[in-house]
Amino acid sequence: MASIKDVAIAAGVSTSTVSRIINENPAISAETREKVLKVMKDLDYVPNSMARALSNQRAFTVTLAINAEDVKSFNNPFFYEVMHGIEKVVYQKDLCLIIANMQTVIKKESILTWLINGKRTQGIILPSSLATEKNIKELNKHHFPFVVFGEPDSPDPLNWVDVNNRQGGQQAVDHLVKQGYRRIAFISGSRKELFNKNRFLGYRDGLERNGLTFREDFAAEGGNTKADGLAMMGTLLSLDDRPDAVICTDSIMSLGVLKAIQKAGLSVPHDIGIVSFDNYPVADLADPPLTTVDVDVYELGVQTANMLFKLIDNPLSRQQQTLIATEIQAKESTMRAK
Amino acid sequence: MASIKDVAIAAGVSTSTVSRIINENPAISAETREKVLKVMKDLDYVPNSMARALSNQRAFTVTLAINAEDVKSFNNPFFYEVMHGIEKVVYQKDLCLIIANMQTVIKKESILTWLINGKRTQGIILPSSLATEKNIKELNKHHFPFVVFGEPDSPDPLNWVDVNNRQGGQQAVDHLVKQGYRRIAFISGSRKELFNKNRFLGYRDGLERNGLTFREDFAAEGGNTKADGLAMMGTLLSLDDRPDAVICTDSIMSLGVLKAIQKAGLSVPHDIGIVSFDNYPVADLADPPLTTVDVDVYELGVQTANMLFKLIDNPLSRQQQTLIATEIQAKESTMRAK
DNA sequence: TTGAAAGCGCTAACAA
DNA sequence: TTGTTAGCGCTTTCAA
Repeated sequence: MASIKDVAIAAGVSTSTVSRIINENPAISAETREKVLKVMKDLDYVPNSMARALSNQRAFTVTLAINAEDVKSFNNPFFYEVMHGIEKVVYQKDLCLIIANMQTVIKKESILTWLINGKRTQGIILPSSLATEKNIKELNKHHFPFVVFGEPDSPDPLNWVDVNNRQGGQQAVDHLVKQGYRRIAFISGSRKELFNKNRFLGYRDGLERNGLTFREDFAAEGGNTKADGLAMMGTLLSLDDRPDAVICTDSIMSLGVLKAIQKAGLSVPHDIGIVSFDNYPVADLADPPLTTVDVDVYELGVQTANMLFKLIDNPLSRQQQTLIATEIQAKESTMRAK
Repeated sequence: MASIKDVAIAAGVSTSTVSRIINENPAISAETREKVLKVMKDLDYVPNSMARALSNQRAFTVTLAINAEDVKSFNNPFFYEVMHGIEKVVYQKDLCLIIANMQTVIKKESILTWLINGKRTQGIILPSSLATEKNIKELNKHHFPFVVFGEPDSPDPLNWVDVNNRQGGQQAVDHLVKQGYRRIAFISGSRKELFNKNRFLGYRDGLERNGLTFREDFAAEGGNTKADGLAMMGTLLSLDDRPDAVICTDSIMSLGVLKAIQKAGLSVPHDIGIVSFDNYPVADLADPPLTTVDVDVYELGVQTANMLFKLIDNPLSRQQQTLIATEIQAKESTMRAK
C-alpha cells in the first residue's frame, strides 16, 4: 500500500508537493502536477484517510442520528428516502455518512459525547423526534454543527428543514373543492405533534380560502392505526350532516377510514372523497387508490445535508429554516364524476 | 479539549501509562489506574479517535453497503430492520457504522476502492443484491473482510447469513394442511431470484412431506405488483379444479391475490386460504389480515454483524453460512372453520 | 514553485 | 510496573 512518501520518492519530489497536489493547491506547476498524478495512478495511491483526518483535525464524516426503538421514525419508509438524499450529498463532498442510534450508550457516555469528543464526526443530522432539549443542550455546549429534519418543537431557534405540511393541508382542501366536495372533514393523529398541527392549520387555511366554515365536529384527532381510522370515520359518518370528503394525515389510518365508508354502504369517491397524506407505503394499494398529498422526501434529505455543510463551513451563519413544497397526487379516491 | 498528554501531566505519569489504561492493559497497578481514571474524568477526556485510528492502523468503522437506486432492496422496510440489528452489534464493539451507496463514484474510483484503500473501514456488509462478481472480486483482491446478508447467487463460496426461506415454504404448506387445505398453489416472483427459488423448493418439500402431489399448473411465477398478483390468481381460479389455498411470496402481490379471490365471489379463508411471506408492511392491513411466514430480520442483522467481526478477528477462518428460522404468524386468512 | 521539518494524538517496542 | 522514544501518514509553516 503506497504512502505519500512512496509517491514523493517515485516522482522525485517532496511529500509536501504531493500533499499540495492531493489538496489541489494551485501553487504547483502544471508539469509537476502531471508527473505526480501519473505516479499516483501507477502506484494505485489513495491518501490514508486516518492520517488526513488526524492532521486536519477533522474526521471527514457526518452523522445521521436515529432512534432505532422509535417505530414511528426509524421504521418508516420516509426515513430511508431522507437518508438516501443525505447520503448522496455527503459522498459528493468526499465524506462518509455514519449512522448512530441515540439509544446507544458507550462506556457510560451518550453516543453524542462519544462522537463529538472523540472527534469522530464533523456534524450531525437529527430527525425532529431527537431534537430534545437534552440533545440540543449537549450539542450547543460543544458548539457542534447540527441540523434537524422535520420541524422541531423546540423553544430554541434551530436550523431545520421540513416539508411544508401546512401548505399540504391547504392543497388537500383546494383539490377537494375543485372536485366539487364541500363538507370536508379532517382526521389526524394528535395535534400536539407539530406536523399534524401544521396539516390541521393548512386545512383551516384552505377552508377559509375557499369560503367554507370550519366546524369543530369535523376535525377528529388522535390515533394512528387502521382501527383508529375506522372508529373516527365511523363517528363522522354518524353525524346528521355527515361530511362528503375527508382529509386524513396518515396513510395507515386512511385504510380504516376507507373501510368505514365502504362498510356504511357509501362509495368512494362518489359519496365521499378521501385525501391521504404520504403516498407510501399503502395509498396506492388501497381500493380505490387514494389521492395523496405527496412530498419529496429525498429532497428533504438533500437540503438537510446541504444546510449542514453550510453550517460546517460557516459556523457563525444565521439560523435557517427551509420548507419544501408538497404536491397533490390525484387518484381515484377523489375522482368524482362532477 | 484534553489530550493524552494533558492527562499524563495532570496525573504525574507518562503518556504510555495513560494509553495502557485506555486500552485496559492489565500491567498497571490498581492505584495508578484509579488516579489516572479520576484525572480523565476531571478533564472530560475522551481519546481522539483519529489519532487512535492512525496509530492502530484501523479505522474503527465497518460499512454497510447499499444500493440506493434499487427500490427492491434499499426502499424496503426489512432493510432497515437489518440495519438496526447491525448497528446494535457494531456500537457494542465501540465502532461506528458507515453507510455507503455502491452507486457512488468518488474521484473516478468505486466507493469500494475509496473505502478500502483510504483505510476508512475495517469490514463490509453487503446485501446479496450487491454480491456481484465485480464487487466480490474487488473485495477479494484486497483480502478484505466482508459478509453478505441474503443468500448470494454466486459461484464462489462466501460468508453469508439468510433467513431460512426453504423452511418457510415448507411451514406454509404444513400450516395450510393443518387447517384442512389440500389443493395448495404457489405464487412467486421469478424463481431465478434465489429467495423465491428457495421458497418454492420449500413448498415442494412441504407438499411431499404431507403426501400431496406437486402440480406445474399450481405454481405460478413472475411479477411483483398488486396487479400481477391479481392476474396470476385469476388464472389459477379459472382452472377446472381450482386451488383451495395459495402461498404467495410477496406481501404486495398478496393483496392482488386477495382481490382476485374476492372479485370471484369466493371467501377468504372459507373457500380459499392465503399465506403470504413477509408480514410488514401490508399483511396486517389487508382485509382479512393475512397469515404470514414471518422472519426475524433484526436477528439477521445481528448475526451478519457478528459474523463480520469474527472474520475481522480471524481472517483465516472458514467460510460460514447461517440460516435463521422462520415462523408462521397465523391470522384470519387461513382460519377456516373446519 | 518547491522542500525541510515539526506536529497532529496516540501506540508499542524496548529499556529500566 | 512504568517511562522513553520512535513512528503511524499526512499537512503546513517557514525558508529558499
